[in-house]
Amino acid sequence: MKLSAAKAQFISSWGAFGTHWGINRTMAQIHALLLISPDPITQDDIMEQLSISRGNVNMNTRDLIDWGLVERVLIPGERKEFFLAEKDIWKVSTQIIKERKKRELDPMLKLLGQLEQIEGDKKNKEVKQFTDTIVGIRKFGGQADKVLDVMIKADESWVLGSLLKFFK
Amino acid sequence: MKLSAAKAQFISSWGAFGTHWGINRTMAQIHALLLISPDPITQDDIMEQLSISRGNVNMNTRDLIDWGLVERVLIPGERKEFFLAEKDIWKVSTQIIKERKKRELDPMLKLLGQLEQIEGDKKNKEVKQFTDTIVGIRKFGGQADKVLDVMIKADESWVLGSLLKFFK
DNA sequence: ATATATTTTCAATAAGTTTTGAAAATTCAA
DNA sequence: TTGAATTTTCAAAACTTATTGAAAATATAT
Repeated sequence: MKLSAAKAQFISSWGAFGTHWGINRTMAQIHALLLISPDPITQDDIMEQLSISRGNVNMNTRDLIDWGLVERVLIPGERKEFFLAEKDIWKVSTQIIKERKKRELDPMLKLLGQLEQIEGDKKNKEVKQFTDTIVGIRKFGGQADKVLDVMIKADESWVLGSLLKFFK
Repeated sequence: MKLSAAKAQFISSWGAFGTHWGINRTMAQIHALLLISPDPITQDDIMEQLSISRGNVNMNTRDLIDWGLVERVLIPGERKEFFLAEKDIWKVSTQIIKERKKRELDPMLKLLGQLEQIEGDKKNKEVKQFTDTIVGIRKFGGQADKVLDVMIKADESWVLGSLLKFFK
């Protein structure tokens, strides 16, 4: 397979993959393009390579920066801004985990904590099932939270190595 | 907080949470409703409690069944079909992990394997970055794959207990 | 068999999300 | 400053996905 075909395939699949994870297709495609670009590239490069509008590139690169996956770089003598992606996949993953934990898991756990105390007879079947479900999810989420925190702080080789040894 | 308010809050939040994970809002809301229902409930119960159409309920309950999260139950003497959700959150999670692995991770790893061998000069910067990126993602994904496999097969108390001890 | 209850399907429609592109804002060199 | 280059914004349009509801299919009781 030629590089150009492989690139197109990767960008397209990574975009489709992203949509299953609550990330919009274009943001994932721009990320894919940046991941395989050895040097920083400009808005115009992205527009051209993905055939999308300037506004779209601007909006999605900003989101990638908010997620901590991409940075703006200034190249001396160049007027335009350049974009560069973090290439270390372990760092990319922990960054995504960190952000999603903050945006999704933490608020959910907070809510579940509030829903745990409800008025009413604890012997009532409805009340009991509701409380049991909420407590179950909260406990599970709390444990996931701890595991993710350790992963975020840990170094790749340590965590993956240990986990694999542990699970073997 | 009253049970009715807490239920509404949980269903609504669980629906919003689902959308961040590639699950549609209504499917997640039906799942939430079933999780807190002590006994099996009918299509009509779901329609009424969530104010949605019959077709919508039918489509989404079918998806929940495909995902292995909900089952149809027949109640002797009753004409209608009833739906019942798996209540054990550990089982729910491993079931979801199993399905998503099958639907998303496995195909992605297969594709990455194919993209690894491309024609061209390995000293070329573009070729090198492309290959490095693909190999990096594939290795990472492969390890995640192994860890998930073990989790899926493992027994709840054993894994969670051990993990917590391990990470404490 | 027939009538009735129930579930399923799917085309049309509604709702939600993403993209565009042109105008406004900003940056920077001369 | 001024003006050209560049980036940002955002309302409108395009596209995508979810929902409805009524007709068709299926199941069950008499």
